[in-house]
Amino acid sequence: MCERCNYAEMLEGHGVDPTPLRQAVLRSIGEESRPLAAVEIIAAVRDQMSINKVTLYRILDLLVDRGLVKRLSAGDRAFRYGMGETRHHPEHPHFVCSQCGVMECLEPDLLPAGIRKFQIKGKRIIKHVDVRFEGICESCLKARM
Amino acid sequence: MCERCNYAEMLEGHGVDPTPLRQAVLRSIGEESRPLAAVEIIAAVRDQMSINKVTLYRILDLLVDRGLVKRLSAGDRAFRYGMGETRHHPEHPHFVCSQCGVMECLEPDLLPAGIRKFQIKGKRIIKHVDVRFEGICESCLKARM
DNA sequence: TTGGGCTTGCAACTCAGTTGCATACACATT
DNA sequence: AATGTGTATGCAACTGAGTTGCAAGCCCAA
Repeated sequence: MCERCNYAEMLEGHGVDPTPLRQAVLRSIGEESRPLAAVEIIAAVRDQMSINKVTLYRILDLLVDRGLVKRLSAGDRAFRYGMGETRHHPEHPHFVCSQCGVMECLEPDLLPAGIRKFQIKGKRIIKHVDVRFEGICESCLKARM
Repeated sequence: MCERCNYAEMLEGHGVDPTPLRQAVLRSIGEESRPLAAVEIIAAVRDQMSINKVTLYRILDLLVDRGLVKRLSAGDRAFRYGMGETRHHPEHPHFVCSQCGVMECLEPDLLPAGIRKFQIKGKRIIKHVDVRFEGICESCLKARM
């Protein structure tokens, strides 16, 4: 997402030892404009260094736990991992192509106004809201013609 | 959801042969106020008759395909299955408890006004929008005290 | 009664992620 | 240098949810 991010600094700022693998995982996620599945992250990291899938999942757990990364559900059985919220990356809804399964980020203003102002509703506590649009992505549309 | 539903009729109305297992699956889903995971449906059906899990998944695929049932993602790795939209069951958002994982249906008016009026945005076609609230459910809240 | 099509069952498989345990490396203490 | 403690990583095996391949049972038509 942002070329100028210093991933080592981000990790340290969240109390995480910036090992090469953790930097590579966070960079792979941060340099993409869309949330990635674990299999895509592992492929991206392996372009540069070797990593075991268990290590990847443990790094992802850690980053999600620290809020650096967000675990997103795409409506299929594999989670997607995208950058957590910061000044440069405000909350936004996502789009999932029901044909090819790709997940894309949408503009934050597509989040219906006021949707963040949910309160205790009845006797539940509501903490987050997740808005996911589904349809056909641009490249699948092109491929149909 | 509704005691007065005639599940055999609903199946026939959607061009599906109303076998005992299909009726039992649809009834299990229809009589609950919240969407169920496959493991809960299989348990409910097995209170009355024997069913194999492959058969259950095939029936669920069929019912989802015919629009009688909606496949919902709860943010974990197991889908939930709830009744499809009808006059009695209008579209509504869902709530997922991040502690116990239960999924509940929320009031339709919690769907932000106008969220259904999404259009072709950029070069994508958007067909559906899925709104999922997350937090702590009533019974988990009680258990904390 | 033969054949085709639908429904169900069983075993084995897939896929994404997890667990248990071992190894490796870093840094501190003796 | 030797030892210990903690964290990071790897490998093999496992889990849970769902899928595939194939066979058996059943019904109705020709």
